[in-house]
Amino acid sequence: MMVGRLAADSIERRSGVSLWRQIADKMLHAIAIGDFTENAALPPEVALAERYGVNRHTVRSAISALVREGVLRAEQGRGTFVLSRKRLSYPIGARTRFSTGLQAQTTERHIALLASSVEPASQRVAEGLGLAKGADVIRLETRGEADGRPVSRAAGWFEARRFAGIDAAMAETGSITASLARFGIDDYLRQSTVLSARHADAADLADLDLQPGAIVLVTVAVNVTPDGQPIQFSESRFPAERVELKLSAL
Amino acid sequence: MMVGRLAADSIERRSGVSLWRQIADKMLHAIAIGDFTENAALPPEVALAERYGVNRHTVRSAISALVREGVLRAEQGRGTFVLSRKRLSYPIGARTRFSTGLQAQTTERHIALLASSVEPASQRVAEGLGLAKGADVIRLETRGEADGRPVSRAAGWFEARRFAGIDAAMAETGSITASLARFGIDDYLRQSTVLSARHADAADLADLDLQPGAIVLVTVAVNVTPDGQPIQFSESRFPAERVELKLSAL
DNA sequence: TAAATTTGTCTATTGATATAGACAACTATA
DNA sequence: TATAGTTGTCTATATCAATAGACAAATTTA
Repeated sequence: MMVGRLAADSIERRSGVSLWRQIADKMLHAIAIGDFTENAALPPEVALAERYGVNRHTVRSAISALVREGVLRAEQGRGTFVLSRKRLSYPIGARTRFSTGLQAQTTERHIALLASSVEPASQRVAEGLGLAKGADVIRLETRGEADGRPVSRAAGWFEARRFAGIDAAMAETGSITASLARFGIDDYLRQSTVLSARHADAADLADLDLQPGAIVLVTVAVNVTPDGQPIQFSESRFPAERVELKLSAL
Repeated sequence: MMVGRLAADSIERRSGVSLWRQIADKMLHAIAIGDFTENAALPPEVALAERYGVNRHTVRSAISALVREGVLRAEQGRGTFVLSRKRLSYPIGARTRFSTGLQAQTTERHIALLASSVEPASQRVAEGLGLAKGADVIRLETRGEADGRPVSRAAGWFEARRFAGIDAAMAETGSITASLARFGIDDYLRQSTVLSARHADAADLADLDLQPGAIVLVTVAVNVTPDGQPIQFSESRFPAERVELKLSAL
């Protein structure tokens, strides 16, 4: 009994997702798993068209999207080359920290504070933090960058009374961990993580510098002190084409 | 400072993903998070068209896709109604088991064995199982179903010598855990899980009964005996519109 | 230098996607 | 029984997506 799963360079027509977008997805995946070696030339357009069973011009649409995105570089007469590295592997575990998690894979990373506000807690934020619905919470909007590329976009909520001024601390230190330390939190643990995926919306596209049609991984998490007190509720989006999540011991 | 993240019912044009597909995605998400209550009528088509900033006919395309998919039911003169429940929450932790994980949320679930074969181990399978590349492994292709709907599609690889006959055991018991028990494995642990997301390919569409353009969550995992011996390497796909992954203590 | 290979550009045609408007069919309600 | 509100169907038009073919432009190789 044989199931031809790996032969499935298959493409869906009249699906609501254009062929060039599907092919761009497949090429991103092939690059991510090391099928198309970094710095090496891709197969020529006619070969790719053959491989995916589409017209050469359709392949060209996919390639030009990836060129716009900075993944490929096409050179007339020579070929088309892979620029970007494999996907980053973002670890999620008991002590999930942005910077330490990517240390081994990147040379530079930081968190930029995009915006902050005080707002009444929504239902899910209140539940996550163990507060009454409508209680004041501080929201921090952040973007994680590694080697100059955005790898995450997150919103974090903190109880306003307890963490007044965390926005300034965040702006100054560029680190959630360092900011929490100023409030006497030396350690914190990941209590829960719920994971989903969806198409990137307009906000994601702008924040994460994605091409329309991209997919984002979404995590909704609660961080607690070692004695179980909730301190942070967060929703993070990761571009699926650049990041995979590696689950380690919680 | 205010960031209008939740107001983002935004839509991307000329993205390679058609508007009706994007709107269908958003409606699925709204249903999943309980925005459109179960059994209640959706807003009328003209209101939805207004809300998403598109023509009524475009909304109709999205709705008819979800009707084909069994998520909505449209009744002329009355309205359009939500049929399906919220997303299942599939727990992933140290002892990830299909059936027990969904027990609380479903009334019936089982694993169907679709196919099995003996094949030489690929690079990644060999690495995961600690075997030499090319060593014989048994591959089991399975589909997990809950309350009559497919919720996962997995390929599992086992060392052929050690687990000869596991395909028959699987066909008979309908359970990985029970099958492994026949080989003296009373307990096993999840060693590693790597998570990504992509558009469903043709195989996923058929196996999981999805509409083209759907998104799948992909996990690549290794299960080991309590003393750390690898016994199973697996790749699973979950339809993102029906399943979310809940990470618990590993 | 000549030939082969590869990407870039152009024209043309077909089908899918999206918008627009009008009206029919059906349901609930005043 | 009207009337208002809702989904269903039809026509028309414009744009995007995909295929097809031809040839130009640049690079590598014989």
